Amino acid sequence: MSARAYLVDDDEAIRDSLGWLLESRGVACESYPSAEDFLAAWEPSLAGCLLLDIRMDGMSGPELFDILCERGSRLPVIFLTGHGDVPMAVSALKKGAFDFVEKPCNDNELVNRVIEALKLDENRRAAASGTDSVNARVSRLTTREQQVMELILAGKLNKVIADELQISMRTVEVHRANLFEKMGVRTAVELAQLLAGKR
Amino acid sequence: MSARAYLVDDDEAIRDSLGWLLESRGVACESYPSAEDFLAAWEPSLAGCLLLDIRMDGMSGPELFDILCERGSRLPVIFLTGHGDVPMAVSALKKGAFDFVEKPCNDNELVNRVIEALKLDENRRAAASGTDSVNARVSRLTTREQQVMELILAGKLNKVIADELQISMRTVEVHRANLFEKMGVRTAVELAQLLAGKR
DNA sequence: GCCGACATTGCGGATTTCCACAATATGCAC
DNA sequence: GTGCATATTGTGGAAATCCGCAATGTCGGC
Repeated sequence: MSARAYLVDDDEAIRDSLGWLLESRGVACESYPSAEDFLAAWEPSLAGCLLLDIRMDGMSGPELFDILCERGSRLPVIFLTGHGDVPMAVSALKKGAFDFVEKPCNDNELVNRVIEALKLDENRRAAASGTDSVNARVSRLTTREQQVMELILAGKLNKVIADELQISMRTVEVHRANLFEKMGVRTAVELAQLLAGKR
Repeated sequence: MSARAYLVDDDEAIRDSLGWLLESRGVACESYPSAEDFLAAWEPSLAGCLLLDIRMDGMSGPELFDILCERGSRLPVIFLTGHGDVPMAVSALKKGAFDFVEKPCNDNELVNRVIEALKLDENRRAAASGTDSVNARVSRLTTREQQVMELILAGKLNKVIADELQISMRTVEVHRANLFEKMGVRTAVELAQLLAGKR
């Protein structure tokens, strides 16, 4: 499933016109007539951005946004509204919405926002993939190896680690070498930088 | 200069009433009748938050905000406005404003926002002080010591560092020991973690 | 029961780091 | 010129790390 703009609006005319507008500018687009429909189709791996109408039959845009946030969605959300409401805009943006646009709006401007949002999502995913890769490697470490790694990151000498874990220094050396191998680093410094901030 | 709420509004009645409100809730407050006046008094070390009217004679609130941002201000800003304007609210929040409140507003709510903003600023400063402390220590390092530190952080062995800097290994050892001393660390791993992300 | 993954340990040598003691050279400030 | 900060190098030994080779023991799955 490649990145695209997900358009959620209960007004078919808007779905069609916005969908056409986006497609004409080269932005892949997928439309849903209700928040419930989108929520049913949503999964964490969805990439792209979400164009969300505020007022809809059934679940409202902000309600859907809240639920997605709770479920860990990082999809950038652009709210669309027909009637300016400052508190609502403030609330949405403070919760992390990407943008809040009043209809009718400048089409060109809206497409630009969508493209910005898509780019943001792409960058986020690129950054996250690095972290994921590191986490994956850490999870492949043995229990003992993880323990040793913790102590290495605490800046302790092998002899101290051996002491604290009640094992011989030689064993620590083995675990150390193995975990370096698995983590793909050659020195403790590289290890520290690889895990910097990622926990 | 301790943390306080800086109130900028060209309406004396509002300055007085908001000032009184904040003081009565234990929030120190300082008022300015214009953006220009505040800008003249501003300095990077000011701690607290800024309550900023949108529409004023002379420089507007958003204009002042932009200038402060350019000058590196991290002061949380709460915008106050009498006439709801969604695009302006969106613009302000996307630029990093802390909040955007319509007048008249619930006094209690406003004070709570101010207190939140003050807390945010305090937390930011606490986090930054650690970074500053590290930066200060780095700046006390000799040119050579900084060069050696870079190579240590690149995970290189003393012999390699000696080679790259075209000096003897012994000299590298000296610089290494000195910079560890100055940075207050005992191992290369501690050094790596101290500087993790801070550059 | 056999096999593979994991944990453990020892030996011995190569390599590296850590450090005290000692010394030379340069550049800048007073 | 004297003094201080910085940079440089050497000797030599103690401590720590790095690593190949070899081996034992446990545990869980097939």
